[in-house]
Amino acid sequence: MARKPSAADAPLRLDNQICFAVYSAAHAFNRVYKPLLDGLGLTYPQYLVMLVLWERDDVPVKDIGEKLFLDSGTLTPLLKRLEAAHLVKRTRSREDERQVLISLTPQGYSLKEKARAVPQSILAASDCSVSELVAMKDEIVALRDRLNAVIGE
Amino acid sequence: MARKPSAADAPLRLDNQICFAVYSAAHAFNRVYKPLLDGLGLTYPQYLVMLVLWERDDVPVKDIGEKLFLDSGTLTPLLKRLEAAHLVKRTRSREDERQVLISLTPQGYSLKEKARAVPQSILAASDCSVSELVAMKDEIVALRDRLNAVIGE
DNA sequence: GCGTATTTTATTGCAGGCAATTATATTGCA
DNA sequence: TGCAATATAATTGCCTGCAATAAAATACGC
Repeated sequence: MARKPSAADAPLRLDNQICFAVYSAAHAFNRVYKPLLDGLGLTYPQYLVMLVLWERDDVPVKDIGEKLFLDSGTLTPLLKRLEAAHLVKRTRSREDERQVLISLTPQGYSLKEKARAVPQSILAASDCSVSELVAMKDEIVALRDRLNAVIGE
Repeated sequence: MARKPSAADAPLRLDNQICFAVYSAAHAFNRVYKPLLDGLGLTYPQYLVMLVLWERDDVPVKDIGEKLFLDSGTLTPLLKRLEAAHLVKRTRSREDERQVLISLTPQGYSLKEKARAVPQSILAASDCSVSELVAMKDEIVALRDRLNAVIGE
């Protein structure tokens, strides 16, 4: 039995799963980003952290984690690598000694200029209009937020 | 400078990046799947491999890799873990000794029945109509394929 | 003000991902 | 046939992710 494709199996077929679409698209993005980010000396998650810091400097680890949906188990070693690369500084907050504030070094800040070329390369690789991408992004974010809402239950 | 939000910075803003939407949605999916897959004794990538095998058994590692966009560096240890869990068997092909064929054990095959509950739980968590999900999935797959096409250049 | 609960970060251990390399088998071509 | 090119897995090393736990600081309740 179960030799021929059966309608009952449709929900389990790989190509019918939106999760796999998202999973494989994330890896495809990563592969497109890699050569671009190699030029900046960053991995993709490190690039995300830099994006956060370029928007607002001197941020506690927790805030970065909330924006990126990552915890300290991921961020602590990643931030130490960024510090070793002289892109950020990690300093205990004086008001609240539990917090570690992440701030950009001059090199970290100036890397922003080099990074400006990245989004346009990605746009080109997407081979798609900006408005379509924005619409997709909004849909995916909405789905993500609904999924995250379920987790918190 | 660059204290106030600037229009020139828009392309670098985290919330404007579709890649981050996809990246964070993938992690959200993973977190929703985790408790469901714990009951099957699988991780999410292991579940993907099982989906492939439930569609077609006795598959070389390379074919699994092509379907999932993963290489042997990821699959070899993963498949060894599935073998240790008695869900698959790994055997060298006799026609072509380079290939390792992956086949389901009876336990691996029967796990499919338990897995049928998973997609409907995911659908519920997505809180979204099937037709909307299918439309999104198709868009994301199309984007993924365009990105992968660029990589091959 | 004291002791407990909570918050924040760090650490450990395990499972992906992937680049680079290696080992072995097969193919193809002179 | 013999040798180089190619194909397939496996291995190594590094960087995520995340659960579980620990450690330290702060907040809270009495």
